[in-house]
Amino acid sequence: MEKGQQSKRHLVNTSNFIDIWSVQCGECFKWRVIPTQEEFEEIRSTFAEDPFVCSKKPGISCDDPADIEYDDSRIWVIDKPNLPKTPAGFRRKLVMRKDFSKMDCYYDSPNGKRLRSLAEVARFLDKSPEYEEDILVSDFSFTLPKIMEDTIPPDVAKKVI
DNA sequence: GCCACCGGTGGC
DNA sequence: GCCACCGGTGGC
Repeated sequence: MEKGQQSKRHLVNTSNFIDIWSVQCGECFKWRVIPTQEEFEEIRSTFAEDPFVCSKKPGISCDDPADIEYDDSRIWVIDKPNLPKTPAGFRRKLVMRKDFSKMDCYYDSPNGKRLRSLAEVARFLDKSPEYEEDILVSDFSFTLPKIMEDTIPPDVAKKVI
């Protein structure tokens, strides 16, 4: 969803993690901040069939000013729609590399094991009958968001080693 | 050319 | 010895 409409995005600040989760209204195109990653993932999981609109946020309508503006005061990264919701007990993490060249995605399992790929997830579930019954590999995705180059400050982007 | 994946390692 | 982080690559 690079076209700037109806896409969901989250943000990073100059640290290496995402600190604001945000979605764009499919009607007025304003950005609405979503308080938690969990809520963001819920919206994202059905975004294609069920686009976000301002009125889904309690007490908010398209008449209200945007929560946040898409500009270079923050670095923005854009998720693909319909990524699976992270299974209960797991945590999905995205880490920005220092040079902003790419992000890394991993899941932390309930017992603290870090999973770095679908292959590792599959092996983990095979060894964990307690999860295998109701958690599938397809509940995980390592698809990375697109880093919006136009929101990276020039002094940072052009940093030479 | 991109990206999912994984090996290596430096710093703790 | 671990693990956060980075580089490289194979497959598409």
